[in-house]
Amino acid sequence: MFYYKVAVATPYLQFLTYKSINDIPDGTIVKVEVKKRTVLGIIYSKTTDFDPLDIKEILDIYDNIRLTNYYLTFLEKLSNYYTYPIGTTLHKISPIRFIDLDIKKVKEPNLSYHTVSLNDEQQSIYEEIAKKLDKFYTYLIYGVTGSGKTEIYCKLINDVLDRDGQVIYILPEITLTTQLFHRLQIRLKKEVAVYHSKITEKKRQDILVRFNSGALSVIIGARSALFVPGKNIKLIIVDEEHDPSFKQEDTPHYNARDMAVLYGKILNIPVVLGSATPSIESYYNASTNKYKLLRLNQKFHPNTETSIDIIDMKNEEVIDDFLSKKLYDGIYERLNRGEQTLLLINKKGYSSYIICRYCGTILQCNNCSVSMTYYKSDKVARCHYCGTYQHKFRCGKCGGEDFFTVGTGSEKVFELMDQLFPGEILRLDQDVVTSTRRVESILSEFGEKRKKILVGTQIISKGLNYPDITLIGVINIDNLFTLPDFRVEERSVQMLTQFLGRGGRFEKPCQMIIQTYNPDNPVFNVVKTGQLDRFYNDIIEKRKAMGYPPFVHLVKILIDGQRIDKVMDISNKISESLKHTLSKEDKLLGPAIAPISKIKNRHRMQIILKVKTVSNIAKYRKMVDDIFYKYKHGNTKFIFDVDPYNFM
DNA sequence: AGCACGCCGACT
DNA sequence: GTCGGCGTGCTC
Ligand SMILES: [Zn+2]
Ligand SMILES: [Zn+2]
Repeated sequence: MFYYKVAVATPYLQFLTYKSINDIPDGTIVKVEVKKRTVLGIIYSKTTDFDPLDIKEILDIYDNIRLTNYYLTFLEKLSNYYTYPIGTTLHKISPIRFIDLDIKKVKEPNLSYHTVSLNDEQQSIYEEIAKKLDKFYTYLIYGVTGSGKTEIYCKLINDVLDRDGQVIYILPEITLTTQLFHRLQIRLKKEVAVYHSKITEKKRQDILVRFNSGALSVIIGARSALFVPGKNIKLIIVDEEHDPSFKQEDTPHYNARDMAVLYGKILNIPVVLGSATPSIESYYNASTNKYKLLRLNQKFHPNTETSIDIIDMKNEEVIDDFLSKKLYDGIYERLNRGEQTLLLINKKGYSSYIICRYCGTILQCNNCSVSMTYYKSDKVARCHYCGTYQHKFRCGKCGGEDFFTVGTGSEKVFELMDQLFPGEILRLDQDVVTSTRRVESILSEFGEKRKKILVGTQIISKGLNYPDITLIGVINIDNLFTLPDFRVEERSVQMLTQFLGRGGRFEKPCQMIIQTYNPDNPVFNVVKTGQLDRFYNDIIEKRKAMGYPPFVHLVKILIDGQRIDKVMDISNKISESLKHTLSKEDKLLGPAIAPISKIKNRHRMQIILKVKTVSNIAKYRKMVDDIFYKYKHGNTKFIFDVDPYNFM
């Protein structure tokens, strides 16, 4: 009889011990029983260290997939870093939880590809990375939009393919993967597969098996693609590495960009990060030579320059309260020339506030401490946090039933634009994005110039690549600056610079118009002058002085529950005991009521830790677990988020 | 997570 | 007297 240390795909569980008469290799996927349920698990190793009682048999062995030791180490280190048990990690993120016994082969496509030629700058970056393809190093390619990062990636991928290596290439959003697929497949020697959470079950199974056997060599996808177990992975690419979408907001709260670097280290292979607007963390790592900084300064079409106008909406002639005459004229002009316009607004729905005409009270969600958003087409008020909606509005304070709305969302912008320029408008935001096919059809309608104006939220600031966009308009993003987040300036600059990059990609000159009520906000000047390096260095100095990342690790502990007194009580208990054991170099902030104090009738408090030494994080986690267990009440819960991105 | 155990209200 | 509600505990 053999005994095995097994990771099971069940939340909260550490490794368990199972037995079998078979000699099973490490990395095998097995079926085991946990509390009368059968679940999948991974054989980590044989073991002799166990309690001989109550050890169950391994029920089944799956031999169509074998995980490498690198992969096992990766999952284990990820779990340790984010302080979640291996069972939680498996259950939440490893695709082995989907594995099916009987898998049919999908037919392989016929491929033809053409080589790309690189300019001198691209060539030297390519050579720098290509000469050390067989060891771990993190590269940061910092290249303006349209400087041709993708061509460098393609040449590197082809080099890896020549040596029978595999490549994982991740992007922050599913929408971007389809667009990239078409660009990549024509340049690569082998088949490219798209992997993310929305692909069909059949495709998923096929990719899992073929990438694992080595029959498939290139995967592009969103976060989750990083966890497709390979056979001989030799290169990881993280494009748009600055993007906060790489952070998974759900347990175990990992950041796929950081995990890509960890995985590369374990595999001893190069990791290539790319961005036109690197994250402060990566930029800093490059400045200390932890990463190798590689700059691309030349645009592929060097004659294009985008002019930027900041419009002060307080003193400007307007067509409507959110549309200046200048922006209107700009759109009109473009339309006459048959050119295209992008319009960015960072709110969904029609308007963000519904206000009582009698007493001025803002309509709030009954379950959450947020205001309801008005959707005109459906004539409802909706809460973005719990999804509930109200058809009939009644003021909670005076009982009044007469309301007016304030604030501008994408639906309202669409409505006005459609009146001004009938039949020329498309809208793209989270409410419209119900499926990847829907997004594709909107984008192709725009790409084929059947409509010339695209109104949307943040999604339209990423990745769009169309030659006839000559006007980039920002309707309003002012509310971004008020977020309680130490990254606001960084994120605003990144977002605006990325949005700016949607235009001037080919020969035609482009103009950006930014409407704002805060024209003096330094962020606009940074975008206008394009002096990112100076801005980055200023931010780094500030972070250093204030003790924020990349100089410390933040940990967010959010406690929530239905009874506010219990939530406060437990928060205080946790905070007190942490304070007692906190190492001298570390700090605790809070506990404080979270900026959104209630969601789905659960009151929320948070504690922020600033931690210097990574190994201390696990100690603090253990302490939180202990205290919470001791004082927990009813449905009160907590989340422990290492390197948080969301402070709401 | 999800299943078992256990202790209170309402129903044959 | 027992059926089932879901609050708490535990998983090799
Ligand atoms: Zn709500
Ligand atoms: Zn009222």
